[in-house]
Amino acid sequence: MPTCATLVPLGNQKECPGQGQKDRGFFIFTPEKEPEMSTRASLDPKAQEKADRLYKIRHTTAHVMAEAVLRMFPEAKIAIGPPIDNGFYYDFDLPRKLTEEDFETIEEHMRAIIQGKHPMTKEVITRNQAKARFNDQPYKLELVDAIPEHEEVSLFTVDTFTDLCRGPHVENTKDLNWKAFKLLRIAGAYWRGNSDNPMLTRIYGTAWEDPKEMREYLDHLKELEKRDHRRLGRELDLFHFEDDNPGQIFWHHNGWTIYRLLMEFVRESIGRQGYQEVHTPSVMPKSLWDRSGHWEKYQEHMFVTESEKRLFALKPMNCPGHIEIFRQGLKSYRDLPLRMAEFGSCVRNESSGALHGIMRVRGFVQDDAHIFCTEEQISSEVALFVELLKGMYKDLGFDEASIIVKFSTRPEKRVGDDATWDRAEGALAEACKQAGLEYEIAPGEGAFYGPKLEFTLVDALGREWQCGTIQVDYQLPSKERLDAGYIGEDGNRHTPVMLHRAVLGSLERFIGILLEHYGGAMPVWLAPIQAVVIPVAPAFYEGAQALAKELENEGWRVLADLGDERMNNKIRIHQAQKVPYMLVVGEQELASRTVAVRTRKNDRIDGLSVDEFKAMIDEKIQKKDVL
RNA sequence: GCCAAAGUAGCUCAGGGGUAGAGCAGCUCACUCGUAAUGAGCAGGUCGAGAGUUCGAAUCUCUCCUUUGGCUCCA
Repeated sequence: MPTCATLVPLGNQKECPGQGQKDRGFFIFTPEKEPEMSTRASLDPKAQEKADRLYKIRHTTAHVMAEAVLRMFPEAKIAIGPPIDNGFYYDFDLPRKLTEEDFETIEEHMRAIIQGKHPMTKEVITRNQAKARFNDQPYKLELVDAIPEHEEVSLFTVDTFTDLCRGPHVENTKDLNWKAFKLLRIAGAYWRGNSDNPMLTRIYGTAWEDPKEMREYLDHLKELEKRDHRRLGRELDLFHFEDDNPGQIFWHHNGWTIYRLLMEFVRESIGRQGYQEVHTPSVMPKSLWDRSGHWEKYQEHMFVTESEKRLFALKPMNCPGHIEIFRQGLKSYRDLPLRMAEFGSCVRNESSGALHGIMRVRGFVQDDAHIFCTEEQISSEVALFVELLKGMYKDLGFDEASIIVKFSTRPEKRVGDDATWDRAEGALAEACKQAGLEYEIAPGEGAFYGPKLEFTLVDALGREWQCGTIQVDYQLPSKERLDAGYIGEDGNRHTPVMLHRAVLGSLERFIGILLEHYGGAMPVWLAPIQAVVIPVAPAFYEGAQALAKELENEGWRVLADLGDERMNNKIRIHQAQKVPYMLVVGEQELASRTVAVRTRKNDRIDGLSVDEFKAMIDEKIQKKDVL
């Protein structure tokens, strides 16, 4: 089964002026290739050429679609239309609502345009000429103004449609295949990605060199659905949601087993770095949130409650609680760095449209910790954290190439003065330098109290999810806020810097990522059920049960399947349940204390002694092997 | 929250103004059965919720809820 792919270097994405800044390098599905989860590895020259061709095809197809839409709605206002992963989109301001029933008409127009074999011509003009050309296109006028002074202003024309565009494009629509594109969906998108701006109608499409490729891509998408964590959650009996309680997860035994194992893994890992673990209340008074700044900056995301005329809120973050603990007793510089961890249960009132399976929910648990330290200790603490994160991600199956690191700078909505932000951002940048960490800048994406590093992983469909993070905070511990003080070497009172950090981010989201990464076939150490003992016939049920019991007593998660089904069906069922090992036992095995091992990958090892099997999976678990 | 689509049995889906169907799963019974489905029988749904149109609504209309794909926001 082909999964995803490789990437075009990041430079390519900015070909179309005004394209949303969030668009990144794009993933290319390559039909012939056997694939892993996406990596950011660079392409070989041949693949690069193909990527460039597809880029042009998709870009030009976006223009062709724009012309088709203008044929239907001559009064439409056009915005932007870049190529993206596997396709393209174009944003329009239309006189009426569009539905998917309109696709047929648009596609017909597009096919006609492509078959017209029109050349794609480029002209370079001045800014004023451009403004005159687009005087009835307000979005284009804005884009002209946004083009930096030193860059040329160019137009591309295909057939009757001229667009402000940097290119590149195919030379002629005969380079497009009229059977190898398809409009996929309609979505609203805010002009320039800003929710204060009007919402435009975005049409997404896919385009390829030939129809076979497109077919393979569409089939591939269907395959990917099998890795969807929501589907796996149901099929493997991991968790569920209730319609009247959106964004709140009900963990079933299997799912909770993974959850518990992951928590234990976190405990062991951070324990080695000298963290202490604490637990703070879920309900905290408004007075605290007032002081922390959350009431002012974060209230819309908080569930608020009342008791005897006093307001409280369910905690959306754990930081204030940790400061409360830090404040107990007098702290000395000798106590720093103090690393305080909590499996912090957070509740956030996320907007309904943002919810997504277990990846984005309203109730979740962070593997949170706050490091109270001096300014001088920031870089060594960041370095230590990066080391911890990389090690843990590696154990969980994510190598460095699959982690995207972003440096998020000060947002508009923030607390603290600019001088302090300068220091915080500077300290974090310096720490990255010392840790040898490469990152991309995400301007304005920081937390309201400080800049952050984000460690992002990718799901089955190539969507990015922030998981780990470390954030530098001079604000919350300050005297004006929550007032965490310590006595320094000089005998005076000082304010520590607080580093907010999480490795997995939220257990929920990380499990979602893990499920999609492994397609539900969890590594043996994380599998809810590690082995099922299958007797070949009812006569061996007792022996099978005894073996399962023995393994269970020794700490493995093992079941015996004593149902009415025949052995063949049991194998099928447990394989579908992604159980790593099936132990088939009959007369021969029971007599000789051996097992016939069958793995979920269909490998078979017959005549393995029970002790050999134990040693084998013990080793796999120790080494955190997949199978 | 915004734009688009969807919601029929536990799951996947068919049907469609006269009051609901399949496969799988479930339950019961039978079968001494060696590496991806043993057979037979039974049971399962106020067709997401509410209102309206109609002699009659699961089917048409409206409102709401949830979910999916995007946008915004975020662990």
